[in-house]
This record gives sequence, C-alpha cells and structure tokens, in this order.
Amino acid sequence: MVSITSDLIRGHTDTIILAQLLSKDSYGYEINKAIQEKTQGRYEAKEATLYSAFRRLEELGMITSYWGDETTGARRRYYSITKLGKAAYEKNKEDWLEAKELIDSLI
Amino acid sequence: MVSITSDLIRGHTDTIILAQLLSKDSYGYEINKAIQEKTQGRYEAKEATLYSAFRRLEELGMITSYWGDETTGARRRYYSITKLGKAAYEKNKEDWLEAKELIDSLI
DNA sequence: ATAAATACTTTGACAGACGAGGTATAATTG
DNA sequence: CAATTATACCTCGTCTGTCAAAGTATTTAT
Repeated sequence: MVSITSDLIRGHTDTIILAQLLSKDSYGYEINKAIQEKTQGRYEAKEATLYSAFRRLEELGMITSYWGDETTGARRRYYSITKLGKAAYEKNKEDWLEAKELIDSLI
Repeated sequence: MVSITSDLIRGHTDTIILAQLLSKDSYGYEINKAIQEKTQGRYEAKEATLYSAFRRLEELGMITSYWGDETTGARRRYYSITKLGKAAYEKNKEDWLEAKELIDSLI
C-alpha cells in the first residue's frame, strides 16, 4: 500500500478507531473503509490488526459492541464508544501532539 | 518519565540514532544524553532499546562501530553512520512527514 | 455459474521495546 | 578512605501490537 511502515502508525490504531466512533457507532468494515477514504487510499488497517484492537478496546471498557439488525447482507458487529473511551481519545490526542513535537525535535 | 507511551516513539528509534550520528560519531551514553537534552528531559531511550538498535543498525550496514582510545574512564564504543545509513535517514524522515499527515487526518 | 464484494473471526509468528540483571572504571562526597 | 554516584557497555527473557494466512457466511455483479 504505502511505504509507511506499520511501526510508524503503531500505537495509533486504538486512537484512530476511537476517533471514528466519536461521530457515530460503526462496524469494522465501515471503519476500515472510512480510514482509506480519509487518507485517500494511502493507508488501510489490516483486518487482523483492526479486530484485535476491537477486542482490546472492549476489554478495556473503551467501546461496547452489539450485533446490527440487518435483515439483508452479512451480519455486522457495531461498536460504540464509552465515556472511558472518549477520555482515552482525548488523552491519546494530547499524547500525540507531544510525541509529534518530541520526534520533530529529534530527527 | 513522560506519559508518552513507547509505542508512539516505536519505529523512530533507528531514525533518532541516525540523526544523532549525522553531525559526528558518538557512543551510546552520549547519544542518550543528547536525546534527553534535545527534549528537555521529556524523553530518554531505554538502554536495552538503544543497544539493541545499535546491533540492528550495524547488521543492516547503516552504522559501523569502533572502540574509542580513551586512556581514562570507561571504554566507549563509537558509532559512525554509513552512506546507507544516511540514505535510510532521509527516507525515514520523509516517511515521518507522511505518517504525521496521515495520523493527523485520522485522529 | 462464478467471481467479487461485504463482513467477521482465529491462530500463530515476528519484531521492537524494555525490565532486570550484570560487568567495569572513574569521580565525588561524607 | 569508604561508599556512593556517574560513566559506559552488555545480555536475557518477556511483553505487546501487528499481521499473514486461513476460514466462515452472505449478497451482488458478471
């Protein structure tokens, strides 16, 4: 896809997912599509990465999930961000701003 | 030290080291001090991280090393950046600029 | 009919970060 | 002068996030 190695994005997966869920509940496939669109196809999350992140975030109480009531098409597991998740998002965003400065001053 | 989780810096260790070696040959301890100074103490590399990065970079041919000829004090292993290392540094820096944009557009 | 798209899941391997521990010398400090 | 701190390097083993590979199931397009 891109030359951007995964280690540069590593650690942001959770925040990216939380960011997507701020505006509305969503499901894995849609979230991944949104990521691709937002980055004009320059980046996409790997499925396994995404779903393991969902599991982790749910265990941490940052998101909750429920099955959609689609009568047609494949079933969808929707995710919803929690209060805790929103707080984590804000914290992560601040950390990102700081990390950005740190890295910029080092390279 | 800081709240910045290691995963946010992960993947930048190599580039940070290479950046330090651009101006002059240096050794582990000094490089780590320089990192702390450049970030006003907000970040320091863990020793184990640093030395495993040195090993990796040397295996990849991005740096070479030699023992300093100190007659006093602890012995120092100096590192020198290679042509390959310089090229990698430039590439990594570009990748960082792109990654920064990507992440900013996603969170 | 077949392929492609939608949608989710599990397993196992890998790589980078790092805690914990170790070695050795020189300088400082009480 | 003994003890501590600073300088300087190294190894081992563990942890965590990423991801390739493989699988299941449905719907739409060719």
